[in-house]
Amino acid sequence: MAFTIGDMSKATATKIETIRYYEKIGLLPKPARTTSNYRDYGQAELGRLSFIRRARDLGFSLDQVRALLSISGDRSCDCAGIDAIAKEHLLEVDRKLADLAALRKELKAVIDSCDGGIVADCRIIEALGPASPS
Amino acid sequence: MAFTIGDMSKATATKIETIRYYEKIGLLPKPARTTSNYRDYGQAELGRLSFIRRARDLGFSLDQVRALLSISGDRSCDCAGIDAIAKEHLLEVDRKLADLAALRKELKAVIDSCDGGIVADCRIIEALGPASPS
DNA sequence: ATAGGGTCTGTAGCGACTACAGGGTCAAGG
DNA sequence: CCTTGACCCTGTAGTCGCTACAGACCCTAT
Repeated sequence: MAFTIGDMSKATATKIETIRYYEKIGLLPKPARTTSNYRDYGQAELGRLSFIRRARDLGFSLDQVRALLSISGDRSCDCAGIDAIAKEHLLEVDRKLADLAALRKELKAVIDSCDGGIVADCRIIEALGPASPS
Repeated sequence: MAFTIGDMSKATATKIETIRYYEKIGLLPKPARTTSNYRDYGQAELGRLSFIRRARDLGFSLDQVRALLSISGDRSCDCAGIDAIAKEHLLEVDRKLADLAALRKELKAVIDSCDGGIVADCRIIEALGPASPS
């Protein structure tokens, strides 16, 4: 029932430094300490860290995670706030996907234009700059 | 034929600070100066900056840009180096696309599981953490 | 003469960590 | 009992690619 920071790290696949960092920025509460000043975590902290990790894996920013945590702490509160954050994040992910797909297409075209040979004739270089890069 | 940093900025849609930053990290050469110590660019620098911008827009890292520039400077050199960098980058973009698509799918599932109501019953919160986040 | 733009240097900040340096602590084996 | 190695502590600085100042100088137009 009592975990060291190393236990927390293994259980959530989060680096020790990252856990300390989360504590420093107030995302995790300051835990109890053992007599030898080691951090001493309980089940609640492990749950909270799991939550943070999972949200981060889904691409939420630390600010979004903070908001999710604060809403989720108030169990009687309306679900709409959570939903709004998640949906806004989904839109952002969709935008990124579209951007990346467009970029990929262009990059592929640049690569395909090259059929070997010396740099002076290279189509990739040509495609990258309008004027001659010295 | 002589450009101020503002001209360069407008011509390449790059912020002035960014241009100075590129100079600081050695991506752009230190330009000539006017009598009043203003940076004084020529056509070559404009070309080089355009090249950098374009490569950055295609998602190359500054280190990759540096490599592309150094290879492209040697006009007689083999095209293969350029090709390798570009192809490696394409792979990276594909990995990112796959990751982002997987993330999107999961995020969508989490969002769809919620049908409103109070936080205590919220499926989004549930989906995010195995234990109760305090 | 002054107002407004531009430019200069240098430094600090962003997000989300990551990597030390330089120490203290603890359990197991010789 | 002592040592070895794994763990933990704090604090600071580095990463990437910029961005945003602060406090100064310069140039043109009115």
